Amino acid sequence: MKFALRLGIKYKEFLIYGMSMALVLLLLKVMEANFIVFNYRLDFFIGAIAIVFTVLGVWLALKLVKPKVVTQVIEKEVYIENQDKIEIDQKEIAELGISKRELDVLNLMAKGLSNEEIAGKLFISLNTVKTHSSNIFVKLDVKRRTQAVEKAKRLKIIN
Amino acid sequence: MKFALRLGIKYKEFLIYGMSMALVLLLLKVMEANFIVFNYRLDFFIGAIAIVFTVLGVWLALKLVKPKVVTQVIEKEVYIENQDKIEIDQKEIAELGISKRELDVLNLMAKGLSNEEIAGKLFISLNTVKTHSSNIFVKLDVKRRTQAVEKAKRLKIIN
DNA sequence: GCCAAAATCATCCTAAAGTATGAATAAGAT
DNA sequence: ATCTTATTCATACTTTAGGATGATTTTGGC
Repeated sequence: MKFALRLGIKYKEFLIYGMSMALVLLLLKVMEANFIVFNYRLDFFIGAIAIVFTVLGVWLALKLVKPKVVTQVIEKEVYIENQDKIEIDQKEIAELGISKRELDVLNLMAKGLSNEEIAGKLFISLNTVKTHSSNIFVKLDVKRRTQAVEKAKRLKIIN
Repeated sequence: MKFALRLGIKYKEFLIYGMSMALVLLLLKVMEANFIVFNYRLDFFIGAIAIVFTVLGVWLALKLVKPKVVTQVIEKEVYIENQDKIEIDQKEIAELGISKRELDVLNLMAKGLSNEEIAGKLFISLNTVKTHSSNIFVKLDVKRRTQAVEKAKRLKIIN
């Protein structure tokens, strides 16, 4: 487990530290001037100084230490429900040499329309639809309309 | 942004701190005994003590304080394209009254198999497949296998 | 304007799909 | 044990799909 522990430059904290130190030293001067210091053992005075500055040091350290940043990447699974919006593979269409009209027929085929219904929708004869569908089967290398639809969806030619 | 800032109990660090403090006070005693201290200004001595214990305090704090942990949660959206794994709507199947065998036929139908091929795969006769498919069409309220496949996929009966 | 590809349509034929009906058997539930 | 439902199969028939072939008409690019 790695963690970065760097000292940041925080002027405010240093300022407070400096002022505290000055205050303590000033206090010392006042005590010295009034001969208060030597009413007690020097040991205790030194000890007090040590404790105060230890506390100050601890405080300073806590203020200055930058927090360890743990980046936790949570993978949120988002299922795509829009099957309608699958992008159509134009390259594949071009490679297979499927024409616009054939694509029209293929799309209506995928919706479950009969050749006669397709003919009605596209204003062409049943024979023409048969010709188109036959060509589609050859180009898709399938034998039936159901296979054609299945393969076309798999190849993202239709949606 | 929450972060935990707790003091851990680390005896080794406290021991080192205590020993350092004892050493400094011992040094002080020795200097005091030899009248070294007062050869210099008390100010400088006190300043030195302050600096030493500040450093000790900082060191102690860094050792004792568990690093502030900032947990940064980044949600990464992972898109899943698995159309195969669309859950099948068992309720719909039950509501439509589609039997297991009919579902078998429907699934193979969706793969583009002919009735004869389905019969071969399921080890039943062509006539049986026709009976099943006819029943499927009635239950799905469609007229052709292509429509059946289209509607079945839409209703998530098959995938 | 010409040419190739795309789109259109027709005819004939076969294969597959779908309908209707009846019936036997297996499996599960009450 | 009985009754219903699912599964199986058959036969006869109709409709639709698909294959093969040929031909005409648009249409877009050079």
